Amino acid sequence: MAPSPTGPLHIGTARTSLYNYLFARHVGGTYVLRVEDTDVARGTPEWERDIIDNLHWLGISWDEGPQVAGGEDIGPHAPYRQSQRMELYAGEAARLLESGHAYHCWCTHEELEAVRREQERNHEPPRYNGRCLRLTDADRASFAAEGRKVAIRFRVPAETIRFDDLIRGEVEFDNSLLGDFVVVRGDGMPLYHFVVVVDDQAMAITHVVRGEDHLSNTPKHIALLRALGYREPRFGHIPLILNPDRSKMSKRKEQTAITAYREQGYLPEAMVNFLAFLGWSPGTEEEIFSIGELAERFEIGDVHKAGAVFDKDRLDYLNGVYIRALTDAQLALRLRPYLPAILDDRSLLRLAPLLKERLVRLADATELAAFLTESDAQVGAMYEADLLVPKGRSAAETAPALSIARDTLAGVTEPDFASEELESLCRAAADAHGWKAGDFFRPIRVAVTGRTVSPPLFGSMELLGRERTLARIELALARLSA
RNA sequence: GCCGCAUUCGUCUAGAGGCCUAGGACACCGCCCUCUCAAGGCGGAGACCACCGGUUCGAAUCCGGUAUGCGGUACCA
Repeated sequence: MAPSPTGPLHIGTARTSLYNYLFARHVGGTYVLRVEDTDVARGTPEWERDIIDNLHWLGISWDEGPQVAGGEDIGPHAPYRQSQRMELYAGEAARLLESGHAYHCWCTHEELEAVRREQERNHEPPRYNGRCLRLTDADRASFAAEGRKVAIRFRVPAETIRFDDLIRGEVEFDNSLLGDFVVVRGDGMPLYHFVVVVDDQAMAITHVVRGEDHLSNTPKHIALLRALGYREPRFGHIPLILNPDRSKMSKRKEQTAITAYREQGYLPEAMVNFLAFLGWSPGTEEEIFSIGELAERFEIGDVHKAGAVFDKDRLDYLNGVYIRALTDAQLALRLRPYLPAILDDRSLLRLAPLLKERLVRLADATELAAFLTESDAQVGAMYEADLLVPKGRSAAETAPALSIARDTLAGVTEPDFASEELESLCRAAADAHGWKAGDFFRPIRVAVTGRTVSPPLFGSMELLGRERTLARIELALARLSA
């Protein structure tokens, strides 16, 4: 896998990494991570950190490459950052030049732009016109005297390139349709199509699994690698992840940074399961898999050929499944970052089972548990008095019911102020006064949590404690009679 | 424009000539359960397998063409 640190880890890159990982693990191969940081204008070390950290977070590990952002490269082919391999590229570019497979190009951006416009006007394919291929020594000398920067262009052989894609099967391209492309920029910086081929050879890469957007680039890579006398790896192109309108997934239309999902409390296990099934399926009706189980089952040849729309509803569903599968202790631990520090570990452990079935994302816990740390006054200010009144009842009926509830609860002293005890007493009270339990509980819920939707009432009251519970009901009573 | 890839319920997919009057999951709708919300259970609706033609006794599955979508076509990756 060879991400470019020009942005945070993208959903699509994450899935490509996952497929690479699953493929390598499944066949017992070596998984290499290489950082493609040749785009100095856009790349930054912070993005590299984001990519590596989030790959680790997903549970994806690699055998060679930088294991930690900014850390040491591990593996027999180090370094694994392209910015540190410049001598290699320079040497290989020189070889290309010597063998006549490449030539110097003195064209300026303006000249290139003019040619392109001309071609567009004549409805010709926009490609390099080969001017610098036919330069005289005098031309070269005068360009040099002008102080022009010189780029290196690969001379693309006019031939048909055929390869057997791991996912798509036989694919064929006519390279005579390609223009000669630049391999080293005027400022000496080697370009993607070139370095990727040089590094694949240097790092003994046998299988290249990448996004479908590279399918059309592959004939360039093959031409280049043949000119350099390299052995040809197998290529596999996985389909793109799409926006709901079926265009290539972009941050304009969808949240694409893995970090963003991580922050909202999607579990890495759910993310991996979800991503794996975006374009692949084990062919059975099972759908919950750990990353290890996926590696066992994953066949690169079974990857679907068409693009897949990112279906957030399904991710949400899967995340819920994974959250519910957590033990209370595990959930409490994962909930820590989303809840106020004043809630101690013991409270979290007691809170976990109340929230477990209600969480789509861990971050949802913040709102669901807010009533625990809000002040009594804050909670009291959250609702209008009529919110206390159940449907079909009046405020005049609700006030006495709530005061019965208050008296009932007040009768329980602290060590016994626990969920089951409270529930049975309240149910009995409701019954005794001719109220349906649900209606009777409504004003209590609103009084105690400030909301009509809350975690289970009696567990909530237990966590809140006797004093605060009663204070809040008292407040509600005052609101009702006002 | 040119080149390439793709096309099964709204979405992710199963399907590799008869097992398909096309299966599952998410989402949606209804019912049940129920202290709210969820979760769970049961059920429903939803795909003329893009279209046209061919091969075959028989095609979602094989072959052509068309359409549509996407990708590539940079001194970005």
